Amino acid sequence: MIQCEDHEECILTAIEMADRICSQKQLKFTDLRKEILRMIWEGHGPQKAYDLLNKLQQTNPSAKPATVYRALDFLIGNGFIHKVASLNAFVGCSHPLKHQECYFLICDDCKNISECCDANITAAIQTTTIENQFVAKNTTLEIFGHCNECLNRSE
Amino acid sequence: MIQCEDHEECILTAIEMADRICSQKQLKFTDLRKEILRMIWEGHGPQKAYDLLNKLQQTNPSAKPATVYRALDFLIGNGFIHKVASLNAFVGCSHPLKHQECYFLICDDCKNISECCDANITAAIQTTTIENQFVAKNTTLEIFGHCNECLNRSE
DNA sequence: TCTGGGATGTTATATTGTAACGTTGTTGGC
DNA sequence: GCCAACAACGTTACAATATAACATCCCAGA
Repeated sequence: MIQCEDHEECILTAIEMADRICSQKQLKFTDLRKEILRMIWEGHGPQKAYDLLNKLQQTNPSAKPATVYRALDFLIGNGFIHKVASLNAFVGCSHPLKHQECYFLICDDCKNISECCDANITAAIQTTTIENQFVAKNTTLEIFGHCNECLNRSE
Repeated sequence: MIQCEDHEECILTAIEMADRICSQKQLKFTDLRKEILRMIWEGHGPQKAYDLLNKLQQTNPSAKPATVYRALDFLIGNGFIHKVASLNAFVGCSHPLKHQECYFLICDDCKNISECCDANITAAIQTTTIENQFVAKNTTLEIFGHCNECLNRSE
């Protein structure tokens, strides 16, 4: 999860941002979509689709896989969340307006995930794609390892 | 798939290399594992586990999912193939001895995949992980877009 | 020869994701 | 206001991907 001082605050900020962007783009930020986005932000780490479904069914017993996946599609398509392909899991995006070229640092120990949007990496990737005469549309970069907290704890 | 002049040759090279490495490391490069590796190299692009299973069942009707997944685990663990997480598919690695930090360019049109081991990207990633006090163990970088051939073809 | 461990066989099931079609609800043009 | 069109959602069914658990086989080394 993205580091934050007050996570309640940070969930609210993310939802308000999504709300504002949807208004501007005339997208329908329905209760269902908002609920799924909230649940993703509430989890401290990447959330699995069927875990989200289970939670959703607590308030909406008739929810089905398609219910969740459709909301996820919407949220991904509009930049509010990312899919972490290596984990088959979903994580909130903290800057949906600059949502391209977000990279992830994922701790194998605590499962925390931090988004890192790094211009140097973006530049290096661009150089390489140009050398290879390749036009990049979408990039998945997931770096697994150990975060500082876990390294300190295990010492 | 990795670009090559003569693909038969390139399959053989890959298998011989795996054979040699297994001998050196005292690993058992069984017929089954060799067969799966060959099938992955024979496909011109990322191969799906259940497609491999279907092919395998043509010569080995009793093969089961576990048969394939266990061979894949061996091949991944020893650097002979990569899993392309975004596609749930598997692709041969053309330099198993320098198997870390391999990146992929994947064409959305022709599905061809090329391995690109780029020191600049590796360096940029390393700089970022150090800045973030993160110790990277494993990196997945999958760049989707359009290859030069497909761009030329569509003009 | 025995035996321990790795490889494989086998059965069952868990997990992840989508197709297809029906229903509801909202919105914009008349 | 009415209604046509379309997006969102409900529902059923199933496809695709992956693993657990336990049995059996086979070979290398004591």
